[in-house]
Amino acid sequence: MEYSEAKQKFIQAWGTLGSNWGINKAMAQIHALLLLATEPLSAEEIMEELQMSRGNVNMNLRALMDWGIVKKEHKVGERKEFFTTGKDVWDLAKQVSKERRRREIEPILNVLEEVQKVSGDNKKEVAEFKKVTGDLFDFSVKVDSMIDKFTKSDQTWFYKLLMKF
Amino acid sequence: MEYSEAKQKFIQAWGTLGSNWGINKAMAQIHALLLLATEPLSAEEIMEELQMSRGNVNMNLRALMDWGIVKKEHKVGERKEFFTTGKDVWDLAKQVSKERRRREIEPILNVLEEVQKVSGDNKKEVAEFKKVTGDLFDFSVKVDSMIDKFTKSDQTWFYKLLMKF
DNA sequence: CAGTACTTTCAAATATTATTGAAAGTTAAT
DNA sequence: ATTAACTTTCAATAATATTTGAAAGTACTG
Repeated sequence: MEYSEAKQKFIQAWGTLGSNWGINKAMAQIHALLLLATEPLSAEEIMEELQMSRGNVNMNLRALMDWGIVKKEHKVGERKEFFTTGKDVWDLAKQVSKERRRREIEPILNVLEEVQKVSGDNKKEVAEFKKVTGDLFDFSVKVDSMIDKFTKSDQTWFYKLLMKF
Repeated sequence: MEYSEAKQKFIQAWGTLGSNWGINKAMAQIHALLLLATEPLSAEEIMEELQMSRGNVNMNLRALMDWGIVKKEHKVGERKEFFTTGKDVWDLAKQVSKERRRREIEPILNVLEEVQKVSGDNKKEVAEFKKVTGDLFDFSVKVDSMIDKFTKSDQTWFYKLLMKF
């Protein structure tokens, strides 16, 4: 397989995977491109390679920086900005987990906690409600703590985890 | 807090969480409603409670059945169909993990494996490409095997896992 | 078999989300 | 202070995804 074909295929697949996971396609594709790059890329180069508008590239680069997975760089003597992403898959997974935890698990924990305050245990529906939301809360707390451990761990942690079974 | 308010809040939140995870809002809300129900619900009742069209309820119920998390039931003497969902959070998590593994991890593994066949190791870009996609592949295989273990485990597995740290 | 009580389908309408591109903003050099 | 090189913003547009509702399909009942 030709390099250019493989590259396209990978960028495409990464974009699709991203969409499945609530990350927009352009964002995932820019990230894929940076993952493959052997040196920092400018917005211009990204526009060119992915055939995207300047605005789109700019917005998604900012989103990637918000997620903490892309960094700006400056080259000496160059005025424009260049972008890079870390190549360590473990770091990437940790960073993404950390952000999703903050953005998604925390809000649901808050809701689950709040709705537990419902009144009227005597009614069958309310009892069921408390049971279900309580179970979900307990589960979410456990997932949350697991992710927390993961994001603070090193690579070997996960290996060890797998060994255990 | 009133029961009806808490219920609304929970259904709403579950819908939002679903959207974040690539599950459409209606599907997640129907699931939430079934989670709270103390007895099987008919399509009619779901339409009524969630203010959704018949077609939408029908399609999303089918999707939930495809995911293996909602079941049809028949009441004696009743002609229409009723629906239920399991109330065990662990089973639910396992089922969802299993389906997402099949639908999402497997395809990406295939792509990563395929693009590894790129030719021309001598070039810097190709070397980088192989390294990055190879690392992603290794990582994905590990995640895959972890999920596989999870979906085959019982509740205590996760507890034990948490204890280890 | 005809009628009734339901479920399913799907093309069209609506809502949501992503993308563009041109104008406004910023910064650095002269 | 002006210009040039670049970045950011955002209203308009395009693309995508969801929802509707009415018609078609199915199957039970008498």
